[in-house]
This record gives sequence, structure tokens and C-alpha cells, in this order.
Amino acid sequence: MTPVKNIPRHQKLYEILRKHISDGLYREGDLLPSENELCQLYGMTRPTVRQALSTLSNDGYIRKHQGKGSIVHHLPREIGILSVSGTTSAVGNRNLQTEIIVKPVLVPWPDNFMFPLSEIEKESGCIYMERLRFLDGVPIFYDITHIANMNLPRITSRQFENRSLFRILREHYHIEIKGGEQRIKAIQASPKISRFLNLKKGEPVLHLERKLETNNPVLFLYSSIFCNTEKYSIFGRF
Amino acid sequence: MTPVKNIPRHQKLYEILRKHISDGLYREGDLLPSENELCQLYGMTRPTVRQALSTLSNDGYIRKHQGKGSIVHHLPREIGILSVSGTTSAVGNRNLQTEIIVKPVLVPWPDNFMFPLSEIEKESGCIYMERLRFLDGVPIFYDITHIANMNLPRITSRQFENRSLFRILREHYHIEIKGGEQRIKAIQASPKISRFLNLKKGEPVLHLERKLETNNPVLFLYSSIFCNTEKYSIFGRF
DNA sequence: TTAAATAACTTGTATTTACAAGTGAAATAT
DNA sequence: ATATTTCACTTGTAAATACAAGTTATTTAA
Repeated sequence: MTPVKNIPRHQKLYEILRKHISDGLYREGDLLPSENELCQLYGMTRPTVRQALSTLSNDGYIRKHQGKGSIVHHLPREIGILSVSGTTSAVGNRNLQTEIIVKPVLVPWPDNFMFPLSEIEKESGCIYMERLRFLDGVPIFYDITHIANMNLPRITSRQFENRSLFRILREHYHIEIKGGEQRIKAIQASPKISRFLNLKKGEPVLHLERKLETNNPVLFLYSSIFCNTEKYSIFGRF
Repeated sequence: MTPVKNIPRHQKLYEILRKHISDGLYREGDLLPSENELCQLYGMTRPTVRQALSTLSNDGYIRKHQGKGSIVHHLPREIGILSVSGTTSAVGNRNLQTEIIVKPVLVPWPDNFMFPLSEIEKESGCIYMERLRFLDGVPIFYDITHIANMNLPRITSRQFENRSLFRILREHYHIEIKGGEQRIKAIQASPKISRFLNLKKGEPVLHLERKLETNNPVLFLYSSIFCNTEKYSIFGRF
């Protein structure tokens, strides 16, 4: 039994090059091998190579210049955990620890939910969880997640401590994040938020409301995230 | 004299379809014509059509589903002026008015600028301007812009009142925005900011620091933007 | 010495062809 | 009637080919 799907060649090349950039093999400002060289190196044709480079460019890893080549973009110094661009798989988790405040439980959807819900979602009820995420030991993100309870058996009894929610969804349920949308606001920390994020009451907090799309067209993840941006900023490319 | 460049066919189709979506000709949830139908309709081949659809998908206008087709995504209800994804040309300006607080002037770069500067940029000095932007009469954005003073003749004497900075750069200097990066924070309104945005001192304000890349590889635009997110949120797709 | 032309690269655009894989409806067998 | 199969249609992947257009270094001409 080989459950490994046939991964497209352009995606394979994308991942190789991305890893090389992340690992510092290609550094900021470096020219990537030319498209024709990559064709030779990896035994594929130019359209395939170009598709890989196009994805890298969209994700902000390289910039392409006609006549010159593909130049490696500098990697963000700040946290990109909530990076607005880029693939989910590109999300780093250096020094990131997660504490579960509320383990996944099955509850009805709240009234006046932050995003409109489909009938199917309303009927299913939702899985609710709260997490607090630390960067270098400092609480940075307070994250409230809602997922429609659709074909996710035993999810409430899984171990979330040291594994990311995305990884559990991918490995156990074959759910991949494909895209999403978000609203960003600056608000005053409520007593609850300020307690979790170790802030004074009323201090400014970044509030993100996100709806994430998956490879299942009727399944979405919803997150309400409160960020302490005193020391760190949210970084994004576009 | 025809100064109109040859616009690529895939880009032409992208703009046609985007306009149809914006105008409501194709509505949320609608299936776009299939790739083969678009080939016939516009007299191009499938790779060309696919390139247009790929851009539309990246910009969040459609979602593609293998076996089904391209489905029109709903348009954001909130303001996307600072939309994190999407092309600059897609930025709407409904009900958006701009007031110039400080007309473009040539000044030296500030010390400890928010982004590192190249030697060329430092030598050139910079063009500085401040703008206040209103949505439905309410001040929402306070925008401080820095541009390196490179090949931008007479820019300090142009009329900025009713035209967007981007349009002036495009039409007079052939400068196009290609991408960029940004940091997002929540901060407390300083006295100056709170005065401009009509807020109480200390209220939370969204702060964005952006570096925009152009088709000129050494020319960047820098903006420090303060947003009143009391009534509106910043919306983004990814 | 200097400036212009050339050549050799690079990426961008576009066509053509072929098959794989997912979706959904119609036809068929049970 | 119901379940299964088939078929037509969709997008996804991949190759081979050709030329356009931007960049850079070299060569050539003034």
C-alpha cells in the first residue's frame, strides 16, 4: 500500500527550490539557475519549470526579471505565522509553542457569527477550540477556532499539544488549506484578552478574523485571532 | 504616434473577465465559461486562457475546481484599499476622497528609516508627502509616503488633489507597482494621529509600514499608514 | 578613447498536442 | 426503483516548438 499520491513535477521542483532558499543554499540577491539550466538539472521542460518559478514568485520567494533571471528575495525577519501571502506549508514555526486553552469540543454555532454560514454548516454544529501561542516564551497569539463538524471523526479526542492543527487536518483527514480571506482591526484589549496576552487592559491589540478555504469546497476553518504586536509585527508579502 | 504598448493577450482577457465580475455580469457563485469556450470566444489557445484564469484566481476573483470549472468568488464588502492581495489596478476608490496635508516636497531621508535603504536611494534624497483619506466623509487613513527622488521630474509641482498617486506615477513616469511587503501593528493613537483621524488620544489604531516594488528595480515607494478601524476593517484575500 | 552595433544570453508570450484526473448526468444492468 | 457503469465535459499536467523582448558583455566602428 502506497498512499503517496503522484505529486506533480512542477510542485516537486517548487518544494526543492523553496527548501534551498529557506536553507540558505540560495541567498538573498542570488540569481537562481536559468530556466533552461533548471530544465536540464531536473529533466523537465520549460513550461513545467516556469510553473514552479511562478508559484515561488507568487509566494514572494523570488522576483523574476525579464532578461536577467530569477532573483532570490530576502526572507522576512519578522514573524510570518499569519503571513497574508504564501502557501500554508511555508508557514514557519521556529520557537513557537502552543498551549491549548480549550480542547476541541462540539458546540452549536454562536449567534451572529463573524462570517455568514451555509445551511450545511449550521446543521452540522461546530468544533470549538482556543489556543494560546508563544514566541520565545512570550504569549503573542490568542486564537479562537471554529470548524464545521463535517466528516471529522474523533477530532475532539486527538492530541493537539505539540502538533499543529493544520498538520492534523492534513494527515488524518486529507484536508489542505487552499486560500482564504481576513479582516484586520486594531482594538482595545478586553480583560480576558489582556490577561492571556499579558497586557494592560485597554492596550491596543491586533484582531484578525479569518475564513480559510480547504480542498473540500464546503468545509471552512474560521479563526478569530488576537495578537500582541508590542514587540513583533505581522509580516506579509504581496 | 501610438504610445500604446502591445498588451499581452492573457492580460487583455484577464482585464475583460475582471471587469465583467466587477460589473456584476458574472455574479458570485456563477460558473465562468469553460476554458475551451473562452478559447473560442476570444480566439486564443488554452495556455493563454489558463494564464488569465490563473491570475484571476491568484487575485481572489475566482476559484478553480478540477472537473467543475471556475467559480466567481464573492466581492469583499469591506474596504480593500489596502488589500493585501490582488493587483494594484484592482483597488477600488468608491467614495474615497483624498486631502493633501503636506504637498510633495524634496527632503533628506529621516534617520532610522522604517526600511533599510540602498546607497542609491540615500544619495537621491526623497520626496515626502502626507495625505488624509476619507471614506464617506470620515477620515480613515493617514498616509505618510516617501519616494526616492530618482527620475521623477516635476513631481513636486503636480496636482495631486483628485488623482491617485499611483495613477500619476503610471501615466507620467510609466511606473507600475509590482508587489511589496508590509508590517502590521496595533498601536495607540498619538496626539497628532488622533487629531487627524478624529479619535480620542490613546485609542487603538492600525499601523501599516509598506514597501512597494515597481517595474524599476531600484525604485520603491514607502508608506506609513495609520488606519481608524473603528467602523471599517482592512480586508484581504490570500 | 568613446560610442554604437552585435551577439549571446535571459525571461515573456503563444501555439499545438496529448493524456490524466475529477465531476456530473445519462444510460445501463441489477 | 436502485445501484452501477459509461460517457461527455471539466480542469490539471506535461512536452515540444517558435519567436518576442529585455539585459549584458563583447565586438566593431567612429
